[in-house]
Amino acid sequence: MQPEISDHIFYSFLTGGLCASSSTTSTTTTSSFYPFAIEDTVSQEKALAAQRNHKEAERRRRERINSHLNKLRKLLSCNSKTDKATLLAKVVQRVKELKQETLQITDETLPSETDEISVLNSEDSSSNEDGRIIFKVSFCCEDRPDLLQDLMETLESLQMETIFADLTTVGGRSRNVLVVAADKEHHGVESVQFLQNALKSLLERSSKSVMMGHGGGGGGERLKRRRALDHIIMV
Amino acid sequence: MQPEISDHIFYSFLTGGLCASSSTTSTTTTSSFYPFAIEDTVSQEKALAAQRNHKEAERRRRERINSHLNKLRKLLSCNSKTDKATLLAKVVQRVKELKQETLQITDETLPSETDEISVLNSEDSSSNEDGRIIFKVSFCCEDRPDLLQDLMETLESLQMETIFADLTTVGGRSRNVLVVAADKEHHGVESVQFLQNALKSLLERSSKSVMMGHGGGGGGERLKRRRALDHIIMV
DNA sequence: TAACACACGTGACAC
DNA sequence: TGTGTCACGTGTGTT
Repeated sequence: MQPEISDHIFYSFLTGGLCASSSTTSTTTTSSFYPFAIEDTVSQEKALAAQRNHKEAERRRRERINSHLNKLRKLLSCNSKTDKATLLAKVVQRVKELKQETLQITDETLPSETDEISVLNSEDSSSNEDGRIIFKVSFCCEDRPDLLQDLMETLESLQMETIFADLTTVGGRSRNVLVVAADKEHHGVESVQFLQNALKSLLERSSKSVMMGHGGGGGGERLKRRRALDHIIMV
Repeated sequence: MQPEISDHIFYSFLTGGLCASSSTTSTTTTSSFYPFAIEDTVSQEKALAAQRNHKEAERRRRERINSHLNKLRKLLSCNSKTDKATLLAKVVQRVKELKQETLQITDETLPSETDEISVLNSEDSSSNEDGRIIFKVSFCCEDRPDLLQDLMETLESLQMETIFADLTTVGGRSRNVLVVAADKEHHGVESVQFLQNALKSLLERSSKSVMMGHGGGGGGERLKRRRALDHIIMV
């Protein structure tokens, strides 16, 4: 290792601080006592030009990378003095977040192919303080025009208040996520059963029902699902 | 420039290929003719250790950066041989895409505070070929329980078929985007007016209507909008 | 060979 | 003070 470096340095010294490629080292050591032989001058010039190109190419490469890093800084609204490493860490995090976010919207909110019902007692402790029980309701079923109305009537008959509702229907299937509140006067934890049963009958009505009237003008083939969303939020 | 490098190289040669910091250069040049004076040996060792630390710190820094870059490679499912620069370019693009995507979902689909109606003749030429005119309808208004039903009845009375619907209601306001098709037998381009008028009366009914019954159990204050979505898609 | 990309060690600067 | 970050030039491998 050391002799290589010594050679290298010696040659560098002769060429005025710029290193030639190590492959020419032998030639150089020979010619170093007969400096500026014509062939060597030519090859030195070539090598010099090569090093120069190399240097500039590397500079351009650095600039390219840094320019992209600066773009990322702007996109994440980071200070221009943010560390390269921490910047990249933030970028990784951001990409993960955004990926999951869009995935959640496109996938989790889309209805499943099979009918499903899920009623959960909300574990949010803060919502249990005000004398109400919070349930999170979620179900998938075949869509029909009066599903929403039926659902509301069902909840009303159970004396439950809809705090939040997320109803997604695509390609004839519907996914419904609701957060409902029930007075502790009328309801206990066992009301989960009431809800489940009510939803079950709702789904049964759904599966027997016909599909939305305006859906199939022409052929009978089922329309392909579109990757688009349609929302109703109630708060 | 050149003399600096020469000094640098000279010292490098003395220290066996490892460079000391330039601040010690003067000391070194003086001591180089009286090698290994005790104080200098000590300071050399210190400098050497410093350089060593520096070297390793830099190595760790590089590793940190590269590890993040590799994470990004995985997140974008890029080949491990993908260029740093092009990788970062892809990351920039991806972040932009995802940002816009979520922005579109969260903002564009959210209802505006003011009532709005927009009816456009779809410029999609392919949809005009099959003897039907395609309209893109979009409006924002105050939400009410029977808005959806009214909307459907309105479109039915106009003999228009809903190809796609995106209904978003949040915080008591509703945004509705629909793509409707009309037979050329019954409709022309001027039907845009019919649609607009029908929607106008729909909105007027909406603004006079009461808000959804189950919304305000406790205080009268308007519930803050939640950043969540609720969809109904019809195809 | 030439062009390109990468890791490395180093000097400089900041806190 | 040292500890961390950056840009640079260079050696080396790959295409």
